[in-house]
Order: sequence, then structure tokens, then C-alpha cells
Amino acid sequence: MPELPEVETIRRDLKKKILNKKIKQVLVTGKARVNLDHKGFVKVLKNRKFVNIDRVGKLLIFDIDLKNRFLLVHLKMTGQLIYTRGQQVTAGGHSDVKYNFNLPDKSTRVTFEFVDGRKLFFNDSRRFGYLRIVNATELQKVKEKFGIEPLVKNFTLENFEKILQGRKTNIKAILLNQQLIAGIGNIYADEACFDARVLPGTQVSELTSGQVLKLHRAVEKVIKKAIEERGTTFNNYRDSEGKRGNFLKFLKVYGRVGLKCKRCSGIIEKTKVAGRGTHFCSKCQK
DNA sequence: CCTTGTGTTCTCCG
DNA sequence: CCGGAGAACACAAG
Repeated sequence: MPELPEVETIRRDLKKKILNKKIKQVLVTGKARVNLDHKGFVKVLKNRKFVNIDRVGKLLIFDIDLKNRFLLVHLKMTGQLIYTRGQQVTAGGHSDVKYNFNLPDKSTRVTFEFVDGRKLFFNDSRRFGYLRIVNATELQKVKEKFGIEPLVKNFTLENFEKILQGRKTNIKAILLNQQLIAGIGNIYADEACFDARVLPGTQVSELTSGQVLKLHRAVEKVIKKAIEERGTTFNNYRDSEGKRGNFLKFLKVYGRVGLKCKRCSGIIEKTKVAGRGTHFCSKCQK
């Protein structure tokens, strides 16, 4: 479940590793979700370089050294971008036996091979993720659909208040809406609500100004901390070296149903809000 | 049946 | 009756 912090971690790491490296070959398997036919997709990327990697919300944008062509990568639920040295994943430190595999494997959909022999694998067991080649006009259209980035300077309290103004839904639905705020998914929506002591199902019109202030701070705080910890590995997420994110141990509510609240004596509950599994402590969130 | 991110469709309301 | 908002549904596959 890569959300903003996970995608941002991959973006920053990959920028250091693959920028301006010539792509020697691209391999697309039959099950890859790519917007062009495989031959056309390979043709765009072969012998090219990525000259920058950008991100909007949970979407990665690779600038190609080819006029008017960009590669969009969305990881959706189980997508991974793993960069290896030859056959072996470069993961050291907290490498995980199960995922310290030889690549490519069954879930590999696309492989980029660079001139130095290193490879970048797009793995996606559930195949919800996709790769898309777009032109500048299409890229612009895609970007326009996203709302404010939580860690950019225009994510002010005033702008957050404007987003909430007149809404007739609950706060979680707002936090998950990519057209309003970009990059928050189910984990960080629940965590931000917990940090702000607000129940995720609270109608926006019922929020006090104090709660709005706390929610604004909570979104910034949680996303920032999660990036520092290189994201959350709950199931499938791995960084570009195949390593887990460290934020799991900082989760206060997500995935903790039935466990004791880390802030009070309550027990974490789980219901459905905005159509998603939602975790909260009804004792210290109001 | 569940999981989540997102695009589409439906419905409601002013 | 139009448009926007929000909810509901669909879809991906394990």
C-alpha cells in the first residue's frame, strides 16, 4: 500500500541511482499493464535516460531525455520498483529473507536494464499498478487532477480550511480524496485522525476549529515522520533496495484492532468509513 | 468474502 | 434541467 511517504522514498532513492544512466534494454512480460503495445513501449525507452524523477500524490513521473515523453508509474497496492546489481538484490542491513529474492521473479512485469548491467524491476503481484507513456499535454491533465501536496508550502491552515469549507461528508473521505489533498491513503488517514484525536467518521461540518487545526498539524507531522522512517511496510511495500520501511512500529491505530491504545486505556476498534477499513480509539478520539 | 486506489456511474439537491 | 458533490459501484488479483 504505497502512499506518499513510500512513493517519495522510492523517488529520492532512485534519483540517486538511475538518473542519466542509459537504458540498454527494456523487457515487458505478457501480464504487464502498459498503455502501449510492448514493442512501442520498449521503443520509447530503449537507449534513453531518465533525467529526473518527480512525484504527484502516489504517482511517479520519470522524465525521459526524449522530447515530449514521460513515464508514469503507479504502484497501486502491491507494486514495487527494485534496483539490483546483477542478479542479487542489493539489500543489506535489515534485508528480509523472504524478499531477498533473485529477480526477476513471478511478479516481475517490466525490467529495465542499464548500460552498466544494473536492472530496475517493476514487480506487482496483483497487477493493479501500471506504467504509462504520456506526452506533456497528457501529463499536465493528469497533474491537474491532484490537490495540494501535504508537505508543500501552500498546504497552509487557511488552505486546509478552504478544502473543508461546506463539505457534507466525513473527514476521512476528505483526507483520502486525491483531488483535494494528494498522497494520503488508508494508513495515514487513520493515523492522522488518531494524532488529531478526531474520529475518522466525524462530519466535516461538526469539526471544531481546534480539531481542524489539530488535523492540519497531524497530516504534516505524520507524513513527515513516515518519510523520515522510509515509509510503512505492512505487507508488500519495499524500497528500491528491497528493504522494509520503518514506520510500522510507529503506527498507533492502523492494523491494531483489538490491541490497547498507545495513548490511553482504550482498545482500538475497526469499522468501515468512506468505504474503507478504519481504525480508531473511541476513548481518546472524539 | 476480504484487501486499497482510482475511475466511472448514479443519485440527490439547489 | 443543469452542474456539482458525494456516495456507490466496478475493477484490478491473490
